Amino acid sequence: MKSSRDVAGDSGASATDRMRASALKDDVSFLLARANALSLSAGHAALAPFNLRVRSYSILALVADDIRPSQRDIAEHLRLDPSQVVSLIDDLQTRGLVKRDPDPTDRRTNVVVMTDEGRELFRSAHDAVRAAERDLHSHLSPDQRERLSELLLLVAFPD
Amino acid sequence: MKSSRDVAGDSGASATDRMRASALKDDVSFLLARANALSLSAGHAALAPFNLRVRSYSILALVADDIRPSQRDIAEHLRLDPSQVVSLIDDLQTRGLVKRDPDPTDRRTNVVVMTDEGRELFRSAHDAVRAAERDLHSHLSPDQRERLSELLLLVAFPD
DNA sequence: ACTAAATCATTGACTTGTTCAACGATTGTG
DNA sequence: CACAATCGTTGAACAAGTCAATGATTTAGT
Repeated sequence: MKSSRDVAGDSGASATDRMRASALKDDVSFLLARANALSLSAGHAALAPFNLRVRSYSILALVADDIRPSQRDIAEHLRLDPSQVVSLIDDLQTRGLVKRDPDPTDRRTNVVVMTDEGRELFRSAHDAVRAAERDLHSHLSPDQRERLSELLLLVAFPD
Repeated sequence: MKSSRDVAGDSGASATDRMRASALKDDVSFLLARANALSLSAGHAALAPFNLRVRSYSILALVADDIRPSQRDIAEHLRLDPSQVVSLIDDLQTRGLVKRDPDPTDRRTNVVVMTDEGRELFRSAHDAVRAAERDLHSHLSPDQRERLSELLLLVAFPD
């Protein structure tokens, strides 16, 4: 069992091979979940020095584009519940990384804006995340990676 | 609220378009997370009539292959904490869908085995999940879908 | 042969993430 | 103008994930 274990990390022992060959192999949902889990782990590790979680980082990334997203926009794009967005933005705002501005065209709405401090932190965090991602996908060719992005875009935004 | 969500799902308003063009567009992590979230939602909806969640279903899928996975095997393959596996298998076992057999080669180890009842439920659930997934990816060509699986396999199982 | 380290399943506390309901203020629609 | 829809918010409940520790068993090293 132990040898099965060690080998599992290296070359794939019989148990892992058997499971890799399992019905789940063709299961996009399973593969997505697993790939996502790996990505999340790497992301969280990369963001830890900035005291950020992936969710907060994603919001920063959206806000950094200066498209002045409403909270609602953010919720939809990131597929977060509006109440999650409130909580996450509260945190970021408390840290001085973003601020809420009233939307001049609709008094129900806030737009979320990056602060200078937020922009600076995001730049560093962005570099770290990108490096982690490059590392995670180092075994993919540039063509494979590009192809993957294209296909994932289709899946992530069905329309 | 619902109509707004529906619209976002259908045509993509200007805000969604702007965000679609955002820096996150090329962010594999973001795309993975979003695709995974959609997949999870569809999966959970499909499994609701069976009173299953995706995690439990994944375990059933592994066990259904008759490869007699240990709990440890399951934990690694599905990237679950061993304590999660305990809890999930407890639930499935309580429902009579799986059982734990002692592994004859190692007294520390249980192997997880499908019951007849479990096999029957899995078959139905599997059909439902597949149908949901087909629906979710209906806009992908067969070639795209196959390509996606191949690439995800590379990402999900780096080695 | 013996001992210490490693492994498995387990328990349980804690943290993080998600969902849902309800609310007041504001906007859109008929 | 009245009502339905929308936005952000609060907060409770649920789901999922993490971590530490334990006892039993196996493995590795001497």
